[in-house]
Amino acid sequence: MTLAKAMLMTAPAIQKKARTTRPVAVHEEVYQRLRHAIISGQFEPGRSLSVRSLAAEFGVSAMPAREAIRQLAALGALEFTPTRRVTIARMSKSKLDELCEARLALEPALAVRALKGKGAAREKLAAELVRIDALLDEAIKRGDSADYAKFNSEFHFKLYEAANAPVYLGLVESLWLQTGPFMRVVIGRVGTSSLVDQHQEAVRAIRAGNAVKLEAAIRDDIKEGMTNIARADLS
Amino acid sequence: MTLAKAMLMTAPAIQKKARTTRPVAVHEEVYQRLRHAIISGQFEPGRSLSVRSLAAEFGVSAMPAREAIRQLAALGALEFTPTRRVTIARMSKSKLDELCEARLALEPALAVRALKGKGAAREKLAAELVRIDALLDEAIKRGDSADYAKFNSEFHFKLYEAANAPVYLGLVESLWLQTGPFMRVVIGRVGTSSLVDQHQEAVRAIRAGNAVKLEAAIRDDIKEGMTNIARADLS
DNA sequence: GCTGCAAGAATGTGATCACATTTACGACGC
DNA sequence: GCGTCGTAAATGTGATCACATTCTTGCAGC
Repeated sequence: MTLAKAMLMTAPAIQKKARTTRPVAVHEEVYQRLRHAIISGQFEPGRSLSVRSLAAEFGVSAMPAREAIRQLAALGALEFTPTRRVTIARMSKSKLDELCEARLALEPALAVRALKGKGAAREKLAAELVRIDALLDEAIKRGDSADYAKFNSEFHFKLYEAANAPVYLGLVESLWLQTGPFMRVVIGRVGTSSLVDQHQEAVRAIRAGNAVKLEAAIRDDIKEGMTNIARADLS
Repeated sequence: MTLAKAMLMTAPAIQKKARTTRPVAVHEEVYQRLRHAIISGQFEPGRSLSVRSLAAEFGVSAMPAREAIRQLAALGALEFTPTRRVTIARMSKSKLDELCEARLALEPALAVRALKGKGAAREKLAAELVRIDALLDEAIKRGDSADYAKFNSEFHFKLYEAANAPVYLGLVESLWLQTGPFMRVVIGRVGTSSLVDQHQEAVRAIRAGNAVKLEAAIRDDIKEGMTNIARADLS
């Protein structure tokens, strides 16, 4: 059993019927769990998945697994082989180049939209980001790659969700889903200790309501992250 | 029967089993037809759809229709209401703003990637674009809104596919799927005769291998298209 | 005309099944 | 060890069904 499979299996089987309020659809929960696992780098590029293996792991029928797979494929996180097998998206240098460029085009612009709120909302956001960043720093110290990836994506998505820009957010989610397997390779090769980020600079810019500085922090953060991926030598 | 439904119904029921080479999956064909209809503005924002109505229209079972719906929802073209009904994505001024900004961020950069080929490939692309643009101009003269939308999207996607940048292309496809229903409102209100574009400038820039001019043409094309949408008064 | 209610129809969802194709594995021969 | 073949298992796919929830429509009362 692989690490990725073990991590998925630590979650209990999905509760199917709550009967109190409207339950989250099973396929949505399968999607969210898979999304998280992919963004966190729990799957290596090219790894095979199947409808039935996912259904078994999550303790559900094939239908919700199919729907989750279809969604993730639409977002570029999963690919169908020419013989119709499902795999985690594969990586290449050209794809990394595209992901980097597209992220640089979208994420700073998205982030500054989070500055439109009042000072109190910005301060609340900043405090939340500081909390997440502290957990991230601890994960780095422990060399805990799973928590590193978890809190890094939480930091970014907390900020991007605060921007209240659903079109942008959908695009960025797709980019992160495609980048996740790259991150798995990075962390496997360089560990967590050499990973740097610009989260503190971002928090400072948010507190100051400074769009130019926030864009710069996000841009630098992306560049550094992508440099790590490129350095890990994909071939 | 609405216009949109009639247009879908003019297509024959999907051929299910070719038996010669590997058939295109039924769900993929449903997806492609729906994608085209949405990008072409054949559905008004907020229009209800259902798995069974689509299945009936395409002459297939519910499964391929479900999968197509799931894919399109992941790309933002369809939405689920709080009571789990499926609708075409609704529009708003804020969403239009986001779409415009994201398109400006991505499409010029994508287009210039198509200039990386050799001169012969660029000339071939330019010739193909000229052919499509001629069909587009005829559609404008005839006031044929369906052909207008069809050839306009064909022009753009022919260019963007030539860029050989699948990550970018997936993002842009999502943006066009979300913009399509806006275009339906525009064409309904202002007709085709006042629609202008920068396609000839784009073709000139492609022939010259001039990235700066191509970016500018695409940028201006997007701005003009989006100005039309804004002018059509969404509220 | 408006409101509330009941009944029937419509709907998304999850389960299950069968089919065509692909993959995995063991046996055999070189 | 490698290649080939046959068999069984795995896989994505489309079909069908049933269930819980929502929507629509007709009717009655005010």
